[in-house]
Amino acid sequence: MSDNDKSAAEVFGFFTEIGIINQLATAMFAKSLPDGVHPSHFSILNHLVRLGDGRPPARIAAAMQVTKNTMTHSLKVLSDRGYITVAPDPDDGRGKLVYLTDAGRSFRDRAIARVTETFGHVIGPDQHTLMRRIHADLEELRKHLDTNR
Amino acid sequence: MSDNDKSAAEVFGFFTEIGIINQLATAMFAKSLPDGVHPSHFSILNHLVRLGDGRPPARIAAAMQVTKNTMTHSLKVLSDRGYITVAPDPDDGRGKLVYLTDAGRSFRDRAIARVTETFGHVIGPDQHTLMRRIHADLEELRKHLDTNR
DNA sequence: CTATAATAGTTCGATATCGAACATAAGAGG
DNA sequence: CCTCTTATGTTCGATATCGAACTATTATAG
Repeated sequence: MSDNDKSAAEVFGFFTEIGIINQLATAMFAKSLPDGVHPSHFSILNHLVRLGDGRPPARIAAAMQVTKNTMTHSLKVLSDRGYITVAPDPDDGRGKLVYLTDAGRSFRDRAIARVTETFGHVIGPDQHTLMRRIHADLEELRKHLDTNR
Repeated sequence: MSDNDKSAAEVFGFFTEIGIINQLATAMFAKSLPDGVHPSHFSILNHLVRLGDGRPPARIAAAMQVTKNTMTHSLKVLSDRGYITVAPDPDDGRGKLVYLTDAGRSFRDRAIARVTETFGHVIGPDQHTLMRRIHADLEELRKHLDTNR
C-alpha cells in the first residue's frame, strides 16, 4: 500500500469512527426525547434559547447546517406544537422572525433534564476525561472543515 | 451552574462537535460520489470488499448500524444498479446472501479514488496529525457507547 | 430610475431512514 | 411430534432531508 493509500485509509477510518459515535449518540438522544420530537427540532429550540430568539429562518438554517427548505419544514413542526411563533420581519418584506413561546422554553428545559439523565447512565468519569482531552482538537478540526469545504 | 449542569453542557458540546464534523464530512463525501449513490450505499460495498461478501443482509445491517428494513431498501438500490446480487441462503430457508459483482468492485475502487482526491484538498498534514492523535480515544469512546447503549 | 443580481422563504419530487406489524423458517422444551 | 420462542426479510406508513425550481422582495450597477 502506498503512503497515499495509507493516509486515505486513515482519514476514512477516522471519519468512520466519528460517524458511528454520532449515530450512537443521536440514537440515545432521540430515545430520551418525548414522542415525535426529533433531535433536530430540539437543537433549534436550544439554539434559540442560547443565542436569543427573534432570528430569521435563514440564519437558523445556516447555523444548523441544513437547507432552507428543511428549516421551513422543521419550523412548521415546532409551530404546530406551539413551541415557537413565526412572524413577518417588519424591516424586511421577504423575511420572517422566529420567537420562542413559554411552552417552547419549558419543553427545552424538560428535554435537557431527560437527556442529561439518559447520558448520565452511560458517560462516566473516564469518558468525561476523554471528552475533555480531545474536545479542543475536535473544535479545531470542525473549524477547518467548515472553512475549507 | 451546578457541577451536574456543567458536565451535561460539556457532554452536549462534545457531541455537537461530533455531529457537525460528521455532517461536513458526509456532505463532502456525498458530493464526491457519482450521481445518486448515497454514502451509505458506498459503505455497504466497502464493507463487503473488506470483510468478504456472501453475507446475509441482517449481519450487514448490524455492522452498518441500520435497521433491517433500511438494509432491504439499500440492497435493492445496489442490486438495481448491478453492483451486487442477492441469492437465497441454501442452508437457511429464511436467509439470503449478498454477493459483489465485478461492476460493484470496480465502482467501489473508482469511488475511493474520487473520495481520496476530494479529501486530499481539505485534509493537510496538520489535520492528519490531529486525527492520528485522537483516533485511539475516539475508538475507545465508540466501543464504550456501543457496549453500554 | 431602471434593469439586473442577490436573498428569503416556499413548493415539489425524490430518497434514506425508522418503527411497527407481518409471514416464513429455524430452534428449544416438553 | 407439537408448541413457543427467536430470527430473517419484507411491507406499510411516517418523517427528515435534500436539490431544483419558483415567487416576492431588496440591493446594486449603469
